Amino acid sequence: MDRKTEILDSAEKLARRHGYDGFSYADLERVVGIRKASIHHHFPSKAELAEALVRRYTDRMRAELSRISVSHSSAARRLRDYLAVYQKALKGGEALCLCVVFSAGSQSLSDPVVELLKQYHDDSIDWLSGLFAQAAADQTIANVGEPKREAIACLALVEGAQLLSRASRSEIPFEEATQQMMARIID
Amino acid sequence: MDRKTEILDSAEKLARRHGYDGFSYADLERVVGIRKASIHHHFPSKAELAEALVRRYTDRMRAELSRISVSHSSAARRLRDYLAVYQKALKGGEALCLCVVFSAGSQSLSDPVVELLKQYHDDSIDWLSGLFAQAAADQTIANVGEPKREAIACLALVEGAQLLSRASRSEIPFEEATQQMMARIID
DNA sequence: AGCTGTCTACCTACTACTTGGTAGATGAAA
DNA sequence: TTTCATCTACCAAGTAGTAGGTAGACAGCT
Repeated sequence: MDRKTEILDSAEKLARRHGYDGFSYADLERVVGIRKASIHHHFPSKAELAEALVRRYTDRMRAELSRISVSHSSAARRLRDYLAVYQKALKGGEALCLCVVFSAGSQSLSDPVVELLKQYHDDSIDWLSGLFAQAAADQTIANVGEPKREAIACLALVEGAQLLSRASRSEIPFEEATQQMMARIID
Repeated sequence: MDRKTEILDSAEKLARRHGYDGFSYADLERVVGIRKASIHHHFPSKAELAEALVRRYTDRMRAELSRISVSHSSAARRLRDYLAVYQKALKGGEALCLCVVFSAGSQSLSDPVVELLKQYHDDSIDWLSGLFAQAAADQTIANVGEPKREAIACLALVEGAQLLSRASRSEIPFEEATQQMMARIID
């Protein structure tokens, strides 16, 4: 694995536990094992590091969403997989979705990063809108309302559920919150 | 207004915009107008300040919840008021609920504060559980599931909706996410 | 083969500034 | 006279970021 990837991996891990303001180049120096200045060589500023981080994260999420689209055809199964992705990322309340933690502390982020964050949310909402539109057709989810509104509500539920799990350092609240969504699955 | 309250007000404003790691005693010095050392006189450590902040916030929320319970008798109207409280606090995506921002960055918080955060969530869940139990009886909300699960899902929805609004600096996502909840109101 | 320039990854050592927090003095009010 | 809120002046540690240098790899050229 090359250095840049290694730095991004470590930074992502730190960011998802401590937030953007909660990790420093000095922290990275410790976990990556090369000097702070060398990390600046790869990512000249913290803003650029954050940008690379969110860009990579968004790309990975997009890939994950199309993987789900390809591997399941019913809306219900896609939704189940979607929720599972977030639950797995949660690590029992230790870590949060990178975009959740960056959204919460977004005042200290640079404009391009804020823009990428919006992009992430828009991607998710578009994909989920498609899912709920399909659900209205294939009837595998109960009481489907207007797809885009369903999508936004679903994303909000998932992000909020992470926060609850984080606050109590346990994945139980996430599970309980999403059970409410899962209960609507018919198939 | 006394100094302590003035400091808490300013700190709360800063914290809800920038997070716990995102404001300093120096920032407070600027907005309160007295020296950093004098603020330390009132709140010796940042941990104690955070504790006072969350304690006051939780108390206010508790008062708000009982105000709602007293002023409305139907579950639907109580829910409407509950959502309105959060929407008002949002200030168009500028600020977040103090406990949302503290939950997201909770790694840097002291144990007592983490405990208070849990208390805040438990309070909300208890109150909402009561609301949904009542809804099952008075039939003013559609498709009510198990009350506690509904409560957790509702809290997650509201907290996540704030995050979405924050990311896009607009209250529209909050409105759209909660419309999904409001659509279930019958009365 | 030997030489030369460029590039990359890394280093030590630093800067300018911010962080939370403290010591000790002053003045006013009780 | 004691208590309190405030001040100035400081501290050690941490912040992002820079300056300038070193060692090795990989050209292209003679």
